[in-house]
Amino acid sequence: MAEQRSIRKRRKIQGVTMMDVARAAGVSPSTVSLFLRRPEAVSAAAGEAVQAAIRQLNYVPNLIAGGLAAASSRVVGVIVPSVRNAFFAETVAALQRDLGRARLQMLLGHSEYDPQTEEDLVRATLSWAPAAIVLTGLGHAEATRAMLKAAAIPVVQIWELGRTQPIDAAVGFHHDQVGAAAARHLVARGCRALVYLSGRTHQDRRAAQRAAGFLAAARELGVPVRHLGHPAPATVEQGGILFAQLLAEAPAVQPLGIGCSNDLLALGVLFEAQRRGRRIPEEFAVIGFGDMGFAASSNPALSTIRPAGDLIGSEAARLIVARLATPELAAPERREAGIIDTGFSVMHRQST
Amino acid sequence: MAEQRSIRKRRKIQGVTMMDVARAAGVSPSTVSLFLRRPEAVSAAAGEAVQAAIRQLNYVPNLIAGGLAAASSRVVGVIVPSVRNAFFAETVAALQRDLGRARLQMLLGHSEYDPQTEEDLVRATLSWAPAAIVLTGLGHAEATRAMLKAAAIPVVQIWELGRTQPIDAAVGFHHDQVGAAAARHLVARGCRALVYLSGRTHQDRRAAQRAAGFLAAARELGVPVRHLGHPAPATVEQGGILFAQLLAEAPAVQPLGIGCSNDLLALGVLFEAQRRGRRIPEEFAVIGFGDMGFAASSNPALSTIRPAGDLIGSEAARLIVARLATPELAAPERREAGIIDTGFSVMHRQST
DNA sequence: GAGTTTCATAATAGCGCTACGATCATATCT
DNA sequence: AGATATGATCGTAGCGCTATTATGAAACTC
Repeated sequence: MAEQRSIRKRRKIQGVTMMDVARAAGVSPSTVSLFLRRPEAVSAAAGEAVQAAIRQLNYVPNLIAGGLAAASSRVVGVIVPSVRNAFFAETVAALQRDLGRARLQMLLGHSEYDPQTEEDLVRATLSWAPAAIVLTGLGHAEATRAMLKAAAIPVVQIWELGRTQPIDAAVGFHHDQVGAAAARHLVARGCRALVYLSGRTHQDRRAAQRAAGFLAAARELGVPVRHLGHPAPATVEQGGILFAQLLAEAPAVQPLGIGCSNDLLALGVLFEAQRRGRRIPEEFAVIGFGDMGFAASSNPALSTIRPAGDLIGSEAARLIVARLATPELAAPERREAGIIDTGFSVMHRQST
Repeated sequence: MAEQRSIRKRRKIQGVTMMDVARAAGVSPSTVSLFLRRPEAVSAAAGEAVQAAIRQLNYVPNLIAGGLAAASSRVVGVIVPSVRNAFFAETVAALQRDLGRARLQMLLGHSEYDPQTEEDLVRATLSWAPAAIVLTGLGHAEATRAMLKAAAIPVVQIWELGRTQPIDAAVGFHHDQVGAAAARHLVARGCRALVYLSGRTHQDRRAAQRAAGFLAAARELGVPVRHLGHPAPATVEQGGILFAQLLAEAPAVQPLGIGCSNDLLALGVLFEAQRRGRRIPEEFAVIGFGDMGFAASSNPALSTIRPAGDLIGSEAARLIVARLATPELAAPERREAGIIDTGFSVMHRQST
């Protein structure tokens, strides 16, 4: 009796494979694959047979296998500081929408404003051989930059433009200009003295840039200005606390112009002023940043600076799709083309 | 001269492969793989050699290949209606944090409250052979349920508990109980008539459940109640509009208890009341839902109902990790163990 | 009508990794 | 000592798919 060779147990992984579809449709697996990728390259008859088989068997293609074979994974890694932050949520939503249209999926990570966490996330994301990566800001650990350069995939840095050269492409705006615009707006509204309220500037370099821009513009205009910051995140509660602190110092000049590093802080100022019976904008003019949902409807309606969070997402998606289609677009000599300033607009409402 | 066989061009995919690491470390690829997955199963000497080689070559493992070989991809698909919604943002953040600790990555999608979009997202996500899937709510297209059952992976449905049987596991709370709690709270605070304000109840079934719970509880308490809804999303602006509409009908009873399907709506009511000089809570008592950042700091501070968004995320992550470790946990007869009620708490503040 | 082009389809060789069994050295038992 | 158990390491066969080449049939050339 012949010794039975030890038969390796086949690990069943997927219910319905491309081979099953091919059998059902009476064609070869190659044809099924081709149909899935370029339907127009397959005859109408074969295409319909494959289509029918796919539907009948409820076939779900395995993109992992596809990605391995094709060396292109149709995922885009997106790393933002925080999804809880409404700014980034808007951009992430636009990104997902527009990437989805190009049949790209989003692998999301949030770094909690920590460069080391970001580096780990980039490493983990690169393990998925992503088609492209979206990062927030221009400031990153050296190792992060090195990994991304080595990966040789499109990299789009969002929400910040500045002197730092982007790794590949960038979509955003100049936060110092936002701060300057806020200062100029307050002065134009008659403020003879300014204060900038912010939170977490040590971690959030974009908030720090807004503060710096505000201070610089005020000085340029010859208006006394100071910066009241706090390491805690910029929340509504924090806005109230900072305003109370400001009142304690009994500012003499009226109206005092208050720039806030975001709308939450500004809303906190509004509430605290109300509680203390201080009038806005007569005694204090307040301008925020973000144009969050409540800004237009608050009482008084909040003047603020509106970034184009949505546009940032869709432009980033557009750049990625374009680069994947024509990789030469990412060539260093075309660098300028990959820097998109989405700008911002000053929304003048009742609080200034 | 011998004919040169046509050499197939090797598509170079990855810079440094496991094989390169193995060579550099003087071990076999199997040992490298084993070290990466279970370092304790490898001798200290071999482990150190591999570690050194990895660092020296800056090796990034290819999880796509790993996923294909192992039939387990270490990604978890997460599908929420919207990341712009602060509720889900909090849960998503917790999920990412806790899944990350188990070295699982998150593939995020948002359905924009559309079942068809959700179905497409589930299909796309399943293409990644995810280790598990997290869905929002218990209501899904039949095809979606079928796909997920067929996929035979852990499925955790979050943010809703109810009569509908979950596909596998569920973490959330009963929205009708939230509505009932709001109604009871208002009545306890002396309201003799109630109104429920909501937006988008036709799409957001959880908002609809809160409304239904509110109405039912009010009727049970014998208090007149009505529902003022609108198809637009529940925003601050919408809150103001609905409150103005309410005032136009000149309600006689004071205080009138106003339940809002979320805090944004409630904030809009607060602002509009202020603008019109109506007193809260004397004339109108207002309670929201969500305990969003501003609720504790608004003027008056907003009474609201706080769901455990963070806890939902971490419990969902815990369930997934447990199920991946011991698949038997997902057996139908253990179904109960996979239903976790994270509850909610009534935050009594100044607005009621 | 033999040669050439065009098009649709099929066969084949991996993509980089993991699971599994096999192998080999060493420790522990009768 | 010889048998057996234990532990570390290695060799191999795919995972399901795509890119590429090969094949065959039909549509053109001159």
